[in-house]
This record gives sequence, C-alpha cells and structure tokens, in this order.
Amino acid sequence: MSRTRGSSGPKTLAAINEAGLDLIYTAGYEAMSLRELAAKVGLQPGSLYNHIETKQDLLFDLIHNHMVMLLARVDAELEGVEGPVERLKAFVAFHLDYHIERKREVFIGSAELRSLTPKNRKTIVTLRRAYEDRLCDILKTGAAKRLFAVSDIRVTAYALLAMLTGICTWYDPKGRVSRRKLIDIHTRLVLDGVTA
Amino acid sequence: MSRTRGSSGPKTLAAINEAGLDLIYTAGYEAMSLRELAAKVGLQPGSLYNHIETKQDLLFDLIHNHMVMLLARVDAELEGVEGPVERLKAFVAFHLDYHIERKREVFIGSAELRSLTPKNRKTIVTLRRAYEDRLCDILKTGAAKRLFAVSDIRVTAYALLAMLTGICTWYDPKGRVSRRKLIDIHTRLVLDGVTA
DNA sequence: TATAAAAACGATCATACGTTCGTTTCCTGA
DNA sequence: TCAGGAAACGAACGTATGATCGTTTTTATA
Repeated sequence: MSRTRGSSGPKTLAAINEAGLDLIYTAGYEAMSLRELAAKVGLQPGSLYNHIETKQDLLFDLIHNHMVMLLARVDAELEGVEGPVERLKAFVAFHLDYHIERKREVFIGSAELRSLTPKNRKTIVTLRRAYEDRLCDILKTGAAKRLFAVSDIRVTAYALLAMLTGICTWYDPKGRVSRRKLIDIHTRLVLDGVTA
Repeated sequence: MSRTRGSSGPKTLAAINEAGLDLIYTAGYEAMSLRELAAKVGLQPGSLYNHIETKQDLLFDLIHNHMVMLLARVDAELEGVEGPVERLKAFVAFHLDYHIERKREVFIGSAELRSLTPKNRKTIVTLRRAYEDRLCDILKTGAAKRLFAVSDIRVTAYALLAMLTGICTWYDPKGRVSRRKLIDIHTRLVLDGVTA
C-alpha cells in the first residue's frame, strides 16, 4: 500500500493541525506522541513528515498562527471605535469572545510556551507583548484624559488580562452562564476597577 | 559503592522534592526525566525509588502538600477577621503574598493538573474547590448585607481568582513593583469591582 | 555490640519515542 | 497520455525513559 485515494496535501495538514490542537490541549505537548497524532488523523507516523518539519514546528505553527490571528482581529475590532471607555468595552468584549471561541489555542499559547525552543518562544512572546500593548494603550489614553485612575498601567493591564483570560480554564459555552452575561460581568468588573 | 556517608531519608526526600519542584516548574512534568532529577540531587536514578513510589506520586505529593498548606493558611489568616469588606481585603492580601512566595507550587498546581491520574486530579480539584469556596463565601455574605453588588457569585469569584493568580506568571519580587504596591493595586481592583 | 532496616549503587529491562528512508501508489499538469 | 511530483506505507534506527533488582554499605535500634 502507499498513497491513499483522495488524499490531498492541504486537507491532511489541516487535519493534522486540528488533531494536534486537540491532543496538545488535552494531554500536553510533551505527553502527546506523534504516533497518537498519526492514528487520530489516520496515517502512519512517518507520513506526518510529508506535512510537518518536526514536532516542534507543529507546535510553533499552531501558536504562531493563533497569535497573528489574534492581533489582526483585535485591530480590526478596535478600528474606528472612539474614546477610551468605548475602546475598553470593545476590547473586553472582543477578548472574551475570542477566548471562548478559541480556548484551546489560547490555552496552548500560554501553557506550552515552555515547550518552545528559546528562539521560537521569543517570537511568540514578542507577539504577545504587542497584544498586551493594545490594552496598555487604551488605559494610557484614558488615564491621560482623566477618565481612568490607574496607578500602574502595566500591572493593571496584566491583572485585567489575567482575569479575562481565566475563562479559558473553566467556561463552558453550554453551561449555566450565557456569553452575554459573562461579558456583562467582566465588563463591569473592568470598568469599575479603572474608572476614576 | 553503596550507601553514602551522612545520608538520611527525610533529608534526601526533601532534596528530591525541592529539585523536582524546580525541574517541573521550569521544564514541565513530562519533560523532566528522573535521570535529570537524580543527577540534580546527586543520586543514581534507581535510588530515587527509596524515597518515592513513582514519578506520578512525586508530582501528586508536591501538589497535594501545597493545596493542604494553602487551605490551612487561608483559614488561619481569615480567623477572627470580621465583616465582608475586611475579610475580602485579608483574602486578597493573603492570596497575593502566598502566590508570590510559592509561585512554583501554585503554577504547577494548575499547569500540571493534566499530568495527574484522573483519581489524583479529582482529589486536587476538590481541594481547589474548597479554596474557591472561601472567596465565594465572603462574596455571598457581603452580597447578603448589601455591601457588595455581585450578579453571579461563582463567575465573579473565578474572575477575581484568575486575576489574583495571574501574578504567578509574571511577577518578579526583585522587579520594579513592590509587593506592597502590588497588593494595593489589586485590592483596589477587587473592591471597586464588587462594592455596591 | 549485634542485627535489621535504610539508603545508596550500578546494571538492566522492556518499552516508547521522534525521525529517517526506500518504496509504492495516486494525482495533476504539460 | 504520460511523466514527475505528491502523499502515503511500513520497517527500521538510535536513543531515552520509567522502573526493577540484587548487592553493598551505613545507620539506628534493641
């Protein structure tokens, strides 16, 4: 046996990425074996290497694609929104929405940082920093206009991001709490926390 | 060669736990090998088994001891503190202090949950739930007395805990921000967020 | 002080891992 | 239509891993 009927490169790669995402999310990068991954996709282990360079590259690509997407989406979402309060509200709503939708990517993006090569990790951390700066900028502008009272921009931004990102570890879209209510609660927590 | 001079059970176990804590924190449980660990302690790999049952038990014991300690300490800290506002302040201060002091244990306690046996994980999750309940109780009492305005106790508690625990991933005691200032910032964020 | 338990060694086991490679079959574009 | 690249197979390699075991030396107890 050899090449199977109907096989195509991009499709298989997408399947590998999806299965990899799932396995890394549930078991962790180190705990996931390429044999498991191959089995989940329906391939022999060696065949994976027609689509990925190494196991490390699989992880990096997953995280990297996620970060690039995250940055593009937040900028699109904030475009044209005027005023620090409105921008902060938009940021919170976007952040929660995105983190609910892509909780696996987000979780891996922080939990598996340690599994990245130093060089790869640096790339990701730089992108993450850029995302954090989006929030810092909003807080800074609001503080300058005396709309916000923030004693330390960066610390506050990290605190808020930690709070907003925390939902990835427990929120269940099919659970008791609706997405709308979740956003309301967090928006209030954030706004009350920074408003002058 | 065989038993080395001056060796004693409890001492070696403590060294194993400390080295294990460090390795798991920096590299992750799966990525840490017992050979690395043994080398760090100054033992042959096989000798570890005079002190631990399995690698899994090493991880479990580390997390379990941490959780038991955390619960004992929070109860001691809250004992005798009266009034929801004061209790909330005390909780925030304690939580931050403890999480700064033992950031490695805390980090492992959540990041390596996935590496635990289902049964072991269940034990830890139960303990964690008990800790979360401490905060929930404070919020509930405060809400009943109309001191706090909280639309969903559990969601709010999780949001606050995520925020407070986030410092483990970035706070550096030797950095720009003092412990005092950190507590002040977070206390304000929490109080403003829940006060009626 | 004799003796059993404790704590270390060092060799070894079976297994699982990431990756490579030669080969075969299928798909696609000239 | 047919040639060449793409995508799969399956076997294999070298290494690393968690764990076991018989043995030896030290410590501690009675």
